[in-house]
Amino acid sequence: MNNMSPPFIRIQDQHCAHDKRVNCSNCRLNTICLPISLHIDDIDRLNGIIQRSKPLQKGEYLYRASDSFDSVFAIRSGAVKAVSISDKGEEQVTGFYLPGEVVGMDGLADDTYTNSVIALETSSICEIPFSRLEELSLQIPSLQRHVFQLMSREITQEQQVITLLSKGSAEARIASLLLSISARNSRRNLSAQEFLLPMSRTDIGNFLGLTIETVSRIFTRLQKSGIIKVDKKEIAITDMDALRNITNGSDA
Amino acid sequence: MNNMSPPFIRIQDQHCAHDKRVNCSNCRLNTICLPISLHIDDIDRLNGIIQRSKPLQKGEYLYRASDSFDSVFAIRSGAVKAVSISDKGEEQVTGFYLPGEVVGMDGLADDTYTNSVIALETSSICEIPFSRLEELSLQIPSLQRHVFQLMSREITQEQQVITLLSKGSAEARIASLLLSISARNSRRNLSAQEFLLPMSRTDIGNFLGLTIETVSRIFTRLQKSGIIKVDKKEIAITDMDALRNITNGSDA
DNA sequence: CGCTGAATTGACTACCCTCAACATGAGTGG
DNA sequence: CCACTCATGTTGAGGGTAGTCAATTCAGCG
Repeated sequence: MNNMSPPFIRIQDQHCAHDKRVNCSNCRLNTICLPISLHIDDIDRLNGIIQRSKPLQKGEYLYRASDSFDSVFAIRSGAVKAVSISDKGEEQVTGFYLPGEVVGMDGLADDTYTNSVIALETSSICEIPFSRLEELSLQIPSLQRHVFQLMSREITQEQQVITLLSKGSAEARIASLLLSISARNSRRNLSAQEFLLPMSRTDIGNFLGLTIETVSRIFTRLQKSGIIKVDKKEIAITDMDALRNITNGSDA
Repeated sequence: MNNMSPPFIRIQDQHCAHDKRVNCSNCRLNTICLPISLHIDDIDRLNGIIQRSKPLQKGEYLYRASDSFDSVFAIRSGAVKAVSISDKGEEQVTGFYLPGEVVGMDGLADDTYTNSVIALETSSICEIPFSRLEELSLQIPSLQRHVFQLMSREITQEQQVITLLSKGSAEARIASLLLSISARNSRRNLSAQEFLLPMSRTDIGNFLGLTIETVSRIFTRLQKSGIIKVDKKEIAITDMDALRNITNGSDA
């Protein structure tokens, strides 16, 4: 327990997640990531199977659809998008994954990834070989449960997206996405009001089933209403309640 | 093992899945349901934890959102829909579940169901207490994997729905739903061409993000094009390829 | 400096929603 | 047996939201 006042702390020891010496025990994200509420010993065992490689640059693939499934991946820093390719050859963004979140569980069903995952910015990733995770889950009941819960959470979140796409107006879709990112930021003790969007307008539109023109128009409209401030990828939510009202349908 | 050649077999012993003596070993669905590819002994152990209760009547709830999570459920006969209630109070159908499929995994994330599940017609259900399933999964590695895969499949299927809602026209949405039901029927060795829709137009529209008027119009339009025949809930697909083309975008 | 890709803004269009009338069938009670 | 209601589904007319097409701006970069 000597992590209090160590003699020399370089900035990257605190902030740069690319450091190979990072492990689950000292990771800032261990309260929201896979290790959540595991015992210390079990965290070490989990840490033992995790592989950390050099960071992904923007645009690089973490894996591709139809690659054989080996691992799930925890985002340590940066951000990625998951995209699936339709029969028609069109890309569909199926989700964005931020630090502390786990991606790759789509591959388990048929031992083949159904999505490709692409870095939206320079991103450090923890690779978790799934066969090892399975073995460990047999030995650590609470880990098994964590994995179940992780997948269940993915299911419920996707159901929320389905609801959004099925019922929500363009404004509601954008508002929901902003609130989602805001909430996920505050989980990491970042500002819920101000943040940088890691993804392009194209990605947002693709994910939400809107054209980029519509995305752009909605952003300016929300800004003119005084609900948010937009400057490129910088977002500042100035009226959180108004934004929430939009997601619930303006006539609520 | 005296379940071979019993002296009297009434019709419902063969067809009526409500019979309490049904078990996983003799269930017609055991090649597509949870027991898939388990060893015989393990199937018996799985069967040992499954509870079968009297069938649900149309409109009855299997469970309700915010009920505490105890079990997942395999549909043995009939059909159910899962619906979530938005903040606004509106229902959103998040999925339909047919025989051999498992519902309830949304509840695991927070130990509370996020959806309500309602019978679309008289349905027999196998209840699988999740704590028992967890224990058993620790002992039977292939079962653990099955449960992981089951949840993964739910994830990938929902991603397909997201793609559909994000990109698909009203026609494409209806076509995809019909093809999905067709494929799931043929997995159960039922006709892929002719079947009964278990759900109402309202449910279809709700699920697909369309009004019931649009659903109705699309059905008649597809019928006039000679692609399907519709009579109430009876569907006959007469041109499977044309239907597939619609899902891929008509300009493919 | 011009090039490229991303984003913004405008004008027009189309698809689907809204509102409304009508049809059909099941269940109920006279 | 028929009239009644109610739920469900079909069809039509008109309007609104978001898509399409196009021009412009801007930042990054060789």
